[in-house]
Amino acid sequence: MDEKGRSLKNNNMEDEMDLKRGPWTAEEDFKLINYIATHGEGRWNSLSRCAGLQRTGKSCRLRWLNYLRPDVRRGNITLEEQLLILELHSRWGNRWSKIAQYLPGRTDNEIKNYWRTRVQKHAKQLKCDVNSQQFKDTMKYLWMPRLVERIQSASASASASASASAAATTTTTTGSAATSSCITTSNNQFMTYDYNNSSMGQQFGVMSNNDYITPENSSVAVSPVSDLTEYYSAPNPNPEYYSGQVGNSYYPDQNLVVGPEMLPENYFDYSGLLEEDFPAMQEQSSLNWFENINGAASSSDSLWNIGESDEDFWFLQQQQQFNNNGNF
DNA sequence: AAATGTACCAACCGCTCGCGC
DNA sequence: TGCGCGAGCGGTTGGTACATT
Repeated sequence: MDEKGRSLKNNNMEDEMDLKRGPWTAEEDFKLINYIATHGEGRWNSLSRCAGLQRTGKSCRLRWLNYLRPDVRRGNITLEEQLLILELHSRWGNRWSKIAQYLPGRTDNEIKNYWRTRVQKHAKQLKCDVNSQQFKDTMKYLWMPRLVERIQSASASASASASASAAATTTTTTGSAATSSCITTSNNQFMTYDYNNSSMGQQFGVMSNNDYITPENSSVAVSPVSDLTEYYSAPNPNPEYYSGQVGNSYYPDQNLVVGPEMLPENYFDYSGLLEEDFPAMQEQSSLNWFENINGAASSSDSLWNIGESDEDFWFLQQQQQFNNNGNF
């Protein structure tokens, strides 16, 4: 039996059972949350049965990973996240889960949706294929530098009003040979963007306290950061959840709103689970650099809201010129 | 106010991979 | 070695909210 045959067999087995589909109810969510809080995740098919859910294991897994997990991050994709998605996608393509590993709290589904609804839409507007070299160049030489500028300006205005507690330091060097930027956060994370080489990921990583970038090992100037551990926000990348902003769920079919106060007491208690149950969180916590920048760069400020100001009009002109000539 | 279009996103589907037997 | 199964990934769909005409 080939892979397709096996798959069909599995699906037929699922079809034979009287399994529920469609939107989840509050009751189902509670069952799933309660069960996982007690027993942990994994073995989704048996989990579904044991939890008394008339759902496929797949459905339970998806519901948990994409919606119910406490570290799921909601809200708009920030400028920093957009930049990271563009960069990582240019490197890995549609490897959504891999990209999601570098965006704490974001799911592969969310990133995929973002890409399809926003990025592909703009490729369509530019009348070019999202995988074409033209579109890739447009991203590389126009949108990504533009994003960096906006992150910087947002960061600068924020640090002006809260200089002492500034969580991110942005330094830009401009020279005849290279123009690059470095967004440095106070939790040892840094991200650089080289306008000429268009390479952010190559220099994206975690710094130790003594591991400052020097002129010898980088063309990018980086400000040393004092007491880098002070603002470290790991392990939970989603503080909003604990403050109750994210825990509210609406079930339209029941006209019911569920807040975090209605969740089981041990919803956030993973004491019964092993650390390796959350490898992604472990890794992501060390890459949680943009959490601190978010205070500076508004999440509602989108790259795609171009065309609303004189500056954006200039940007569109440049973009049109690029599209016509293929260069600047 | 109603009709239509658009954007968003949760959920599903098909497929593949990896592991244990 | 091949099979069965659980798990995960990427593509797609359908429902809903919001915007526009």
